[in-house]
Amino acid sequence: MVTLAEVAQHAGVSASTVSYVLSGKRSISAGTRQRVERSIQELGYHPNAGARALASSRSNIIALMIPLRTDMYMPVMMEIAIAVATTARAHGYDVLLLTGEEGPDAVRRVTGSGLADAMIPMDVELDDERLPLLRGTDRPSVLIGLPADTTGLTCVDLDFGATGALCLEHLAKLGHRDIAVIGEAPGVYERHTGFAERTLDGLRSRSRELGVRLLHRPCEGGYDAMSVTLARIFDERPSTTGFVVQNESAVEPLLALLRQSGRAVPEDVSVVAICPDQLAMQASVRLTSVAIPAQEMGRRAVELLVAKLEGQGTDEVVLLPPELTVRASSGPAPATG
Amino acid sequence: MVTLAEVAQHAGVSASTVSYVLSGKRSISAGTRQRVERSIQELGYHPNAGARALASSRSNIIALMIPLRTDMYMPVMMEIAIAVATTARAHGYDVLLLTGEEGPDAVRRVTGSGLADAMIPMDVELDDERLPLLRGTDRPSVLIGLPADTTGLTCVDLDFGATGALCLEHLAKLGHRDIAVIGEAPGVYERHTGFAERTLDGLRSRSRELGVRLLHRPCEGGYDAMSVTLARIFDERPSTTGFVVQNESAVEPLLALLRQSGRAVPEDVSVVAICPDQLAMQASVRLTSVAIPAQEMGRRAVELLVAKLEGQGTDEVVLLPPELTVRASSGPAPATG
DNA sequence: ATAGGTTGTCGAAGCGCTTCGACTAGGAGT
DNA sequence: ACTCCTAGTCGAAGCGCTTCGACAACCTAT
Repeated sequence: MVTLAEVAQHAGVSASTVSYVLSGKRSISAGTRQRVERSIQELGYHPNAGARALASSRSNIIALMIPLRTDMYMPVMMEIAIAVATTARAHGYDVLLLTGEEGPDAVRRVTGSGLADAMIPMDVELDDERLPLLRGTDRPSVLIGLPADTTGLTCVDLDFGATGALCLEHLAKLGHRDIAVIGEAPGVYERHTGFAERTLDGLRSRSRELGVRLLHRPCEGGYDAMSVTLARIFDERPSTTGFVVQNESAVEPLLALLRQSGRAVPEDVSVVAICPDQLAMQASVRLTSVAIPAQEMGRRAVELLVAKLEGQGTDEVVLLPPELTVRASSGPAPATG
Repeated sequence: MVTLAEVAQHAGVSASTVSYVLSGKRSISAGTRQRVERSIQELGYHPNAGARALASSRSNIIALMIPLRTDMYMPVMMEIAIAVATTARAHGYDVLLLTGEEGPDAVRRVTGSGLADAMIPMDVELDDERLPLLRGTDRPSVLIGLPADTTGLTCVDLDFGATGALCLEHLAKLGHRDIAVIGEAPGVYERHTGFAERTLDGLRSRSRELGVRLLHRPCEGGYDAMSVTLARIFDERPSTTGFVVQNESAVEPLLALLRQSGRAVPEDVSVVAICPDQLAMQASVRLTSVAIPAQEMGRRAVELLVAKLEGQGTDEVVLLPPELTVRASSGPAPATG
């Protein structure tokens, strides 16, 4: 294992000079810099992470806390994680992967040990246990998701309120007057995950404004659950012609069951989904949808965090504006007979 | 930030004693141990990760290298990653998340800097660029996936050869004589990812033994690609009654298209999938399938790695035996008319 | 010429921990 | 009574780096 001292000796300079070449914190003459850089190359030197962390009290590591739960749609989490890792590397940081298993203790451990310089908690609940700890530490953090009280916190999320409103508007403009919302599994609402409730708020308030009737039904994924849910919806509101789906594993079942019950999409009923673009495009009917900007969320979170680590960041809530893409699953409401 | 020295002073012992209480590497009297432990509790002490890494040249971090590609099925990757993180924590290790972006340099950087004690490369290609580096370092590693040459390496993977054989056997026993294999996207085969080819080998060799005709077609996911592929298959082999699918995003399209073309599952054609159980159970027809044991793979990889780190491990290839679960998508071949 | 700045480099201290050797006390064996 | 071990503790060295203050060399403005 090559050390700084060896590089220094090889280049004929002192250790501190090599350090300054590496960090750029003091000016170094061009000649010296080149000699040092050549020595680094030739010896294949890599600074020792532990020593660096100890001396500088910066680990250059960001902790990403992902949920353990499997009822959250995994591909979105994965996409965010990859975007976080990639963006972090671009800024010279590595990413530590923490699962929800440890709970709030993970925050204590990581900040206490100096393992990570900063944190990105995902899957934030409205009244998350980690919030007091995050507020009480000097390590910066950026949440992905929105808790109830954001004072003193920096958050990134899709603007789910606007998303709900946007979906409803789209269907209302097409003439739909009875709209059903297929939501996430009941557990998601019980846990008070912010995004599900905020979507609903957006849908509801806009529906009131536009005089549209709304029926909300949480739904577990899969065919059986969807079948029951759908039957109930048509039972209760036979005039339903519009659907907003916010549950990835209910999308395909919904389409299949509509088909099966003789309702054509988009001729008889329209469907708007809130889901990753890939899923919207691979579904059996190309879905009009609002995309979950997973990559964007991961990227922005890291950028905000890096700004904070460099002392220029400030607490703010970044809500990404939703974008609705019209595809083949939505069309004018059928003429009322 | 509380330090070892402060704990020592608080407990009225020397720093080294506290260190030995923490590591258990020397015997400590019960009284002293308790006093030290109480001080640790009261002061809320967490050992500094950098200092520890520097002094012991062990970071207690495992690097997990995940692929950037999006054509691999994300949920499986995610499930593995979570299992790795959870198991690692149970053994006192943290997990560093590395993406494929850096390529082989990531291996150099991590080993060179002592950032991680060991590595788990995922999505291993048959002739992976990282292999020489892994063989040439003294940091242990466990691959998830199987390269062409495994000498000097430890690997964990599903036994895809046996998986192929098992699928074929199941359909053959049911009387199917013409079987089509819907494979991964062509890119996966071009990249020489081991698992796809090994599955095919297993299918082919068993088909020869059992006198079954096999037709293999790679397929991009989604409805359009599947539609074209399916038409070609029935065109070339109208007598096809059995399908083996190894492509998560082709599963639902296949079922829909079969339905659409008037073929009932399992009455007219049988389908066996190689995919995560969740997907098999949520599909529009509950699929007879061989599960991808993602959690098991992640867990085993970490356990092998920890054994190696403790000096008791040995190079070996662990192939998890496939398990076929019969569900509603496979049945006796229709009587030939 | 002289005071005052720059610029480039070095030496040394110290980050918080692990670990080795040394030391003390008490118990076992003779 | 005397040696020999073992268990329990301590002091000090050192892991590889960053960073501060010092200093020499040179430039610039008086």
